Amino acid sequence: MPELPEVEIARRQLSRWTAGDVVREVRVLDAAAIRHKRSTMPRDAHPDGVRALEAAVVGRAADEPMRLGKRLGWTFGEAPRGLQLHLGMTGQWVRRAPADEPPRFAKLGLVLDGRTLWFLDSRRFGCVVPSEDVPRELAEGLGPDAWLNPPNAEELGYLLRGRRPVKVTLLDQARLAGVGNIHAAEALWRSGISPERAGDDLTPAELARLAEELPAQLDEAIRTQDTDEFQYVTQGGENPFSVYGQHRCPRCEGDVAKLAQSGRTTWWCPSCQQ
DNA sequence: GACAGTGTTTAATT
DNA sequence: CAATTAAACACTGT
Repeated sequence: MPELPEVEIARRQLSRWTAGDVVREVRVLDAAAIRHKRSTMPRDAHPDGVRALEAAVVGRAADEPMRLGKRLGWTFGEAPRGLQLHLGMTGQWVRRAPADEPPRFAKLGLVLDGRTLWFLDSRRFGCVVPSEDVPRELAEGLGPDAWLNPPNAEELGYLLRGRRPVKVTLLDQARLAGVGNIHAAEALWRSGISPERAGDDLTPAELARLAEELPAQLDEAIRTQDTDEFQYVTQGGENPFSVYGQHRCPRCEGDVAKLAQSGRTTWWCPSCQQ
């Protein structure tokens, strides 16, 4: 369920779990998880995926994984060659002992000394893409990273320009990279802005609030979710969000409403968000 | 059984 | 033509 915070946490985990060590071999359980381009579709499987993956990683030391928006990139001692990693809707990476059975939904594994890193993905929208120029392909078509390079009020006004509802534009990765359905709703709630407002109609004061609250929302999510064992935020436990998936607004106690916006559900508090 | 779902790409429409 | 919306993708959980 990755948005920017979950992808950043995955990046940190891969970094910790590899610590610059050498990949000894790969295990490929579903070759369609290796794609020749960024794609959500198994039909875009790399024609020679296993060999391309092995050529990229086997016998090589892992560099620090990089992230832009919701995309991960990984090079292995011969940058800019390496892999793009895409989690899609349900992708995740876990660490297991080498002798362990592959976890449920395991697509492929990177075997290092003393541990194997598995890519799991029940829904198969995620993938690994062998790439000749990881940094360039990672940045292709993306706006600035919403957490690493947060826009100021004025820049945000430009990024959200147009008649489209602000919530919809926030999800446009070409304008701003990393914001997804949950954190867009949460940031608008924190800012007291209705998701239906057109970007062009936001006042300087509202833009200033949103420019503050959006990175704050992402930062909080990273800090509260960055534990050693990866967990999707909706997986077990209570709903940690203020409006997403909630019935009652924690600020005014009023009813939370749902709205359909370009095919996605927007959760919001009509009384707190004007 | 029907339906919604944290995402992205491509096709269709405005 | 650029901007925007809808559909498709594949599968699980409710």
